[in-house]
Amino acid sequence: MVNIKDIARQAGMSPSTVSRVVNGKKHVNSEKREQILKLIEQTGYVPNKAARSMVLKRSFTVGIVIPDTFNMFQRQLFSIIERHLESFGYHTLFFFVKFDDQSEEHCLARLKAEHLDGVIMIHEVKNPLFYEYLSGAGLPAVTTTFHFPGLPAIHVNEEQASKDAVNHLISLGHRRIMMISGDGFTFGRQRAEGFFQALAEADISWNENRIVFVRHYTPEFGMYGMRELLLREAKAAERFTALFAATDELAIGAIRVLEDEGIRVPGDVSVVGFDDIDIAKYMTPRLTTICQPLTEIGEKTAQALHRQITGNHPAFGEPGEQILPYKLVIRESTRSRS
Amino acid sequence: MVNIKDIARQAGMSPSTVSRVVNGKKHVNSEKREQILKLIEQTGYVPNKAARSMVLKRSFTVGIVIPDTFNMFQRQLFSIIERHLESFGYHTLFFFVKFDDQSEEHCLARLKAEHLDGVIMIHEVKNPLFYEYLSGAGLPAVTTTFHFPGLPAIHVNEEQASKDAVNHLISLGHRRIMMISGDGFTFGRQRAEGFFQALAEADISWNENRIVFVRHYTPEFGMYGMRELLLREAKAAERFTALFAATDELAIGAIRVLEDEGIRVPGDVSVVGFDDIDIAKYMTPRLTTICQPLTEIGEKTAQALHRQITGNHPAFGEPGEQILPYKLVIRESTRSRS
DNA sequence: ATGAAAGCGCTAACAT
DNA sequence: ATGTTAGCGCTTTCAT
Repeated sequence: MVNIKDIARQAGMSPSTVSRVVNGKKHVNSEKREQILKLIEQTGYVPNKAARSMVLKRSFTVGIVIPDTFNMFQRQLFSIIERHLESFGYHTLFFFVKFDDQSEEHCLARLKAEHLDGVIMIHEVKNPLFYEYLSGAGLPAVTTTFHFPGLPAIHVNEEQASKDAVNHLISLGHRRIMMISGDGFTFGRQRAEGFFQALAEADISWNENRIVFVRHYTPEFGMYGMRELLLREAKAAERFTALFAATDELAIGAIRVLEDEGIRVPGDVSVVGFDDIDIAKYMTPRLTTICQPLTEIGEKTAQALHRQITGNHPAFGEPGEQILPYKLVIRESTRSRS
Repeated sequence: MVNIKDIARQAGMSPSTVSRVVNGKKHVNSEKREQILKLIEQTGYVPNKAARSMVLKRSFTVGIVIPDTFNMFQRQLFSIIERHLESFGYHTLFFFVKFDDQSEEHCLARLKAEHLDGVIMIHEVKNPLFYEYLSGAGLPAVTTTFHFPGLPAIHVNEEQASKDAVNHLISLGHRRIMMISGDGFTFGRQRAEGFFQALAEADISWNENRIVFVRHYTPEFGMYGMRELLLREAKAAERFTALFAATDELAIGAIRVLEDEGIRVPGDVSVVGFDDIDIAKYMTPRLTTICQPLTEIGEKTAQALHRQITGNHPAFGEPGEQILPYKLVIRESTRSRS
C-alpha cells in the first residue's frame, strides 16, 4: 500500500508538502501541487485513515443505534442517513440493539469502546446510562424519530399525527374504534395519547378495553393484539368497526387475524396504520396510514450531527428540536361505516 | 481519554506490560496482571483502535457490499453477518450500491480507500473491475447468496430450488405457468433456467411468451411484469393458471395487479415466490415460496471470511463453495387447478 | 514556500 | 518476567 512518504520520494519533495496538497492547504507552489496530484492519481494513493485519525484525535466515525429488528421504515431511514454522513466524510458504524437489559449494556460498552465522533439514535433505549454517557462524555448526539430531553431531535408530532389518523376514522362515521399499540417506547404511548384525545374531542366514550398494548411492534404481535381485542369483544353486543394500529406492521398482523376470522377489511372493519412502509401500498387492501417525511428526516439528522461535531455549539447547549410535517395517506383499508 | 501510558504510570509498570495484559499474552506475573486489570476496570480504559490498527497494519474492518434498495431478506442476512463479524472483533462498513455504472464506480473507489481487511458481497455487481480489484489486491472476499468464479461463495442451488417451486405448481395440475424474473443479475437467470427445465422435464411446451424479464426485483416491477403478461394473454384462448415470481417482492406486485383485475389468487391463478421474506406469511393470501436458510448463510459467510483473513489460505487459492439446503414452504397462494 | 522533527497510542523485537 | 526502544503513517509546529 503506497503511503505519503512514497509519494514524497517519487516527487522529490517532503511529506509535509504532500500532506498540504492532500488537505488542500495554501502555501504550496502550484506546479508542485499539480505534480503531486498527478502522482496521487497514478499511484492510487489514499491517506491512511488510522494514521490521520490518530494525530487528529478524531475517528471520523459516527455510530447509529438502531433496533436489531429494524423495520422497513428504519431501514430506509438509515440508508439515507448513511449516505449523507458519507458525503460529510464520516464512517458509519451500526449498533444493533435488542431491547433487553443485557443487549443494551453490551451495546453501550461497544459504544464507549469505539472512540466515536458522534452518535445518532434511531430508536429510544430503556437504559438511562446510555443518555448519561452521551451527555457525560460530551459526545455529539442526535435522536431521530423520537425525542429525549436535552438532546437535539428530529421527528414528527406523533400525537397530532395519531389524532389525524383517528379523526379520519371518525369522519368516516366510525365510533367503535380500537387501537393496538406497544408499551415499550415513548412513541407507542404518544400514539396512544393521540388516540385518546381524538376520541375525547369527538365525545366518544372512553373505555380501557378499547386499547391493547403488546410487547413488540411486529406483525406477529399485531396478531396477538387483534386476537385479544376479538376476545374482549366476544361478549359485546356490537363489534368495533375500526382499528388504529400504532405501526403498519402491527396493522398487517391485525388484518391477518381479521381475514382469518372472516371479518372483511374494510368491509367490516376499517384499519389505519402508521409509517407508510414500502409494502403498505401493495397490500390487499392497500393500507391507509401516516407517512413520515423520510428523506427530510434523514437529511436533517445527518446535518444536525455534523453541525454539532464541527460547530462550536456545545453538545448540550441549545439542542434544537426539529418537528417535521407528516401526511395522512388514504388508501383502501378505510371506508365509510355503512 | 485514558491511554496505555496512563495505566502504566498508575500501575508503576511499563506500557509493554499493560499491552501484554490487554492482549492476553503469556509471561506476565499474575499479581501484576490482576492489578492492571483492576485499573483498566476502574478507569474504563479501552485501547485506541486507530493506534492498534496502525501498528498491526490491519483495519479490523470488513466491508459489506449490498444493494441500496436491499430487501427484507438481505436486511435480515446482513444483521446476522454483522453480529458474527462483531464477535470476531471486526467492524462492519456498509457499501450501499445502486446498480448503475456510476454508483458502482463510486462504491469501488470507496472500497479501495478504506484499507479493508476483507469484503463480503451480498449482491452481485456488474462492473468487472470490482472483482478484479478484489483478486488483484489479494483482499479476502466472500460472495454470499450468489457465486462469482474464483471467490468463495455461500448460497443455495437457485436453479434446483426454482425447479422445485415450478414442480410444485405442476404437481397441482397447472400447465399454463408463467414467470416474472429480472435480467439484471445471475440469480434471475438461474431462477429462469430452473423454470425452463421444470417445464421441459414435464413435457410442457415451451414458448418465450411465458416469461417476462423486468429491470428490478421490486413490487413495482412485479406490477409491470404482470401487466405485460396480461397484455400478452389478452388474445389467447385460455389464460395462464399459475405464476412463478423470481422474488417474493415481484410476487407481491404481481398479486396486486391480479387482484385489481378481479383475478383471484389462488382461485384463478396460483402464485409462488422466492426468498420467504418476513411478510410472506402475513399476506392475503399467505405466500407459497422458497425459504433460504438465512441464519446458516450468515454464519457461514462470516466464518468463511474470518478464516480467509486469519488463516494461511491464499485468498484465491481454493475458494470453497458451500451450497446450503433450501425449503419449499407451501402456504395459501397455490392451489390445485380445478 | 518548503523541509526537519516531534509526536499521536500502540505493539513487538530486543535487551535485561 | 519486564522494560527500553523503534516505528507504524500522518499532521503540525517551527525553522529556514
